[in-house]
Amino acid sequence: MRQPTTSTSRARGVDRVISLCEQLHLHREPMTPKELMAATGAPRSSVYELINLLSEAGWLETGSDGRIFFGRAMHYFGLDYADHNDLLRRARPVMRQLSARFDETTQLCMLDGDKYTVMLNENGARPFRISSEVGVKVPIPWTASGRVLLGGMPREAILGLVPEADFVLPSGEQIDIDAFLAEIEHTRQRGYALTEGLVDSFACCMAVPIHEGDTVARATLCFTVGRNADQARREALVEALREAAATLSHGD
Amino acid sequence: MRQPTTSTSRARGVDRVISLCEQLHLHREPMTPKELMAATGAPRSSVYELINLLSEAGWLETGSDGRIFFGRAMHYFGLDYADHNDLLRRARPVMRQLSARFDETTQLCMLDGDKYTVMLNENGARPFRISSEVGVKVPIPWTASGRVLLGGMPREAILGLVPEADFVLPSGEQIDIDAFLAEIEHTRQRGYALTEGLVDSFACCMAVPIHEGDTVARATLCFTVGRNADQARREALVEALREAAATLSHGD
DNA sequence: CGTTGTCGTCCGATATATCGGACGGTTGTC
DNA sequence: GACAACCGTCCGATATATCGGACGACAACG
Repeated sequence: MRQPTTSTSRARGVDRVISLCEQLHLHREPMTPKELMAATGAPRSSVYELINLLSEAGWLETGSDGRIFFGRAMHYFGLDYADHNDLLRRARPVMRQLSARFDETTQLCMLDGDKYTVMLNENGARPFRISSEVGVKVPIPWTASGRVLLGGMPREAILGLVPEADFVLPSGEQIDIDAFLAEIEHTRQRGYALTEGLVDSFACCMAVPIHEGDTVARATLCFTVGRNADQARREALVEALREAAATLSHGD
Repeated sequence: MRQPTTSTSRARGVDRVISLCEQLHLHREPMTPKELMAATGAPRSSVYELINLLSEAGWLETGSDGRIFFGRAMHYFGLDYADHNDLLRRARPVMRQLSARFDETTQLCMLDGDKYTVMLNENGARPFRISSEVGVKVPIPWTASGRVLLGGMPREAILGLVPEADFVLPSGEQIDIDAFLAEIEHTRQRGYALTEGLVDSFACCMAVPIHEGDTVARATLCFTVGRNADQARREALVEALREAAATLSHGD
């Protein structure tokens, strides 16, 4: 996940901390010290020492079953981040309102490396909702949001950014690159993206850009609704998204 | 903040990471590298290297003004924590509902070391609301929650836990220890705590315990309302808190 | 009940990360 | 335009953190 930029072995101590936390994040479940050893490749004694140090600082906690997971400190830090990020802070109430109004799941997504990432998620109350957890990363071509963000980007840049493998859907189906590029352009002109049954065959996703400055979309706002939503409803949803995005754009 | 338990100088690299993040958290504002040097006491080159490493991993981000703050990764980690903590996960919707129903600020607090800490905060919509940010730590004797949690704890344990200095209110007023102990006992028998004008002379705070097992309160749920709330309203609020706490108790 | 496997802690030699200081770039001042 | 102050990067000697392995505790098992 991280470039071997400078050198692989400069500041190993720090790397250890980072990779341990990344592993915990990837597994999304508390892990035993053993699993952490295997996952990080660090020797046993180092892992234990690290766990102790980080636990002492509240970065990690040991559950009653002996498994390790993130601790309170991470909660604080994460909230610090969310509070200081202008866009996230302002977006939350707007999204909450959108979700409540239409009773659908709203998400704010940003590009992180070569993947799309869910940064905020507000669930609608309906029982069979479609939603994904904050922090989930998805290949760009799988998402409506991806089509929005890539708008206006030259063909070469897109091909350079998106890994080959990401053009294959979970179903195994291959996304045609030229069709994808055409869709992006269409999306840009229309101002919003609409995808149906891409990742999930029953889902339909609408995304609009949130602009920073006047040039690039910094983030996208999207509804994910059942595929059965009729035309009128879709139009209403898109319109609401546009309005919301307009109030959030031009942020700082 | 951290005990000098084992030895002050074992694993300095890790300590650096920890103290840098703690400083960022304490300042609650993005910091320049210079400020970080001063705050952590680390030499210039070390701070820069650390910043680079952590930035590469997404733990830190550099704003347009060159200031450093937490990055996306922290957001993910923090949410992982909140998602995996049964109590927090279940509490959020309950609190949201409470806040909406009474239009007051609800908080879930837990003990962290010798301080009370706000773990979740749901604001009511009223304009002059009383609320504090998640992560804020408050001396135990200043809070209604503190009176709840200490219920049943022997005198010695309480005096051992609470630092001398924490019995002095921000106003400078000294809290009488015996009266405080009596209040704790009263609180325990009554099942809820009620404080008026302790930290803030206009605030009135109500707290009830959330039990784990059947013995200790693991957390408290509280309303913080204006002091002018009348008796009937207070009773209604406390009753709602009790109900909510009952559904959250006995969690796992 | 001896044996074997797993777990967490501890420790010293050695591989290695750290920090002082030098360097080149930029900005502000007289 | 010369000078000073500051910024971020880079690098090598050396102070120091790391990891292999030993240790005791505990549990499982034949």
